[in-house]
Amino acid sequence: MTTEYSAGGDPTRSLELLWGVRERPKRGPRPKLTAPRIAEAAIEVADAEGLAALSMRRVAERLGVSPMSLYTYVPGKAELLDLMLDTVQGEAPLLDELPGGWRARAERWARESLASYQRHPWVLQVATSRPPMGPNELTWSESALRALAETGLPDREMVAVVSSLDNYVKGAARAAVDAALAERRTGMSDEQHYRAREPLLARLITPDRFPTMNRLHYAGVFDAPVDDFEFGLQRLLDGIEHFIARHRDDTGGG
Amino acid sequence: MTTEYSAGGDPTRSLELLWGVRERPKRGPRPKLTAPRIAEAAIEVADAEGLAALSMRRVAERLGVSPMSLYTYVPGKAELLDLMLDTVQGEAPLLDELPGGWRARAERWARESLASYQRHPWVLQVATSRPPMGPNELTWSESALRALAETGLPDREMVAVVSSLDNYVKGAARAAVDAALAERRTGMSDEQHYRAREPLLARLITPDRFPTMNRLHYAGVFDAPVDDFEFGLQRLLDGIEHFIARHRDDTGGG
DNA sequence: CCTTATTCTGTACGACGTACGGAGTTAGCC
DNA sequence: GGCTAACTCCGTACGTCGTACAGAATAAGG
Repeated sequence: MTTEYSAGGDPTRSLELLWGVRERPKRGPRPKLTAPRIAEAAIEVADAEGLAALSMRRVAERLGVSPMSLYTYVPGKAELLDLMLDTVQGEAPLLDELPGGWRARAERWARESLASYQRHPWVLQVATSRPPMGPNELTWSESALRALAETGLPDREMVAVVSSLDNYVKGAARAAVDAALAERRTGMSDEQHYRAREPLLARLITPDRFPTMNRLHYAGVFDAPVDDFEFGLQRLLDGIEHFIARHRDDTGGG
Repeated sequence: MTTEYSAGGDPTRSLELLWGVRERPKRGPRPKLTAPRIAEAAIEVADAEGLAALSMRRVAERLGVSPMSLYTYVPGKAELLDLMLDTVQGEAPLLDELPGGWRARAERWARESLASYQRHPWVLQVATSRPPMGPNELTWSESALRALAETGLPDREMVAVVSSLDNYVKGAARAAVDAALAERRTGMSDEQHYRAREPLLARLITPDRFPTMNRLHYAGVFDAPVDDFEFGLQRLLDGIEHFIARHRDDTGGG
């Protein structure tokens, strides 16, 4: 049970690592590993066993190598996490390579991002501090901004649109993903979990203090909820669409 | 540097703790502490020194007590985190006690939530797994749903509206808060941070591979960005407003 | 072959959460 | 008052973690 942080060490060292600019050294024994190979193994560990189980020792074990040898390729765990993050970032589709207009592209990206977060739930637990600015992250940003050019928005607003979409997706994905995480961690399904709490909760959530919650509970609203991720996504996109249309009107149609 | 999880232990024990239903024991020495007092101290530690510095030993030290004595009041660190979360949750204003219509209330709540997350940045780092369902959390939900009754939306959609707002605020707040966290953790301002990376980045972010990023960078867009939190909030609220209006029309005006 | 740059490893340190067992403290009962 | 049961508090100890450090093994350049 441990809070992981992304890197805060030597700035150029981390960036070199992310972008893979170090040339292969001439002398010395042939390296068994590479930083990307270590990141790959670490991602496998985190995917399979969770962020709490991700340790340098565990990664080394998976690679058949002593724990300390990892430090030859990676300055520390924080930098390794940055590398893992940027690697996963590479799974998100580039907006301007998707078919359709800006909205169709954004929708598709949002859903595939959710899927990626579901494959790698630990990503949303890592405190990104500052964006590590790896190649995949920047490539995605470049692509997103290019895809939004068609909206005719000014630069600043374009950036804000990208941010708000990203923020929403991260927030909503986290809610969706945390439930799945809990299931694996506790070995208890959602149903088992709530059933275990039901008796006590029923005495705590009294109809006089919590009338609405009670009504909704007995109406079964919490049993078969709307797909919250999709609902909020559509509302946000509606709002952005409206903003674009208004901007177009203000600047004399187009 | 450690991932913290909220509780997954004995369900009724955690709930009892959150709702404070345990009666004061008759025999034995007078207790020096209470669970809420411990949570308060833990919040102070986490606020001042970050989640990574939050340890049972550290909390005990602040309370002038041995580490192990905390376990008399709290089953473990996970349950303590749940208690901390629900305590902070109590800072968010209740929607139906705010002035104005649903939109004004939601706006106000969103901004005060952001402020609360800024005071307690660690909150967004804790993997909530499943909602701990403490009194403050449920009271807030109750209030939010009551405040949305005026929209005339069906129950399920009302819940979805609340979720999407909460998701957006969490996601956007996290982006806003992580920067501040990084500043304290690394002892480096954002400006220092980017300046240290500038030389290498300038060689990596070439105009041919990243034309848009380059253009925006030199146009100073990243130096003075729009308030992303507020921008996305307004777009989401616009979208929700539109959804409400359309629903009203569909069901024969109101 | 010797030097030098690298890779890899074993050991060790100080942190962590917390299991366990025991010492000290109070209230109720005889 | 004395006994016992319930309870609070604490010291010690175990297994985990990230990683500093020092050294051994390995390859290329001179």
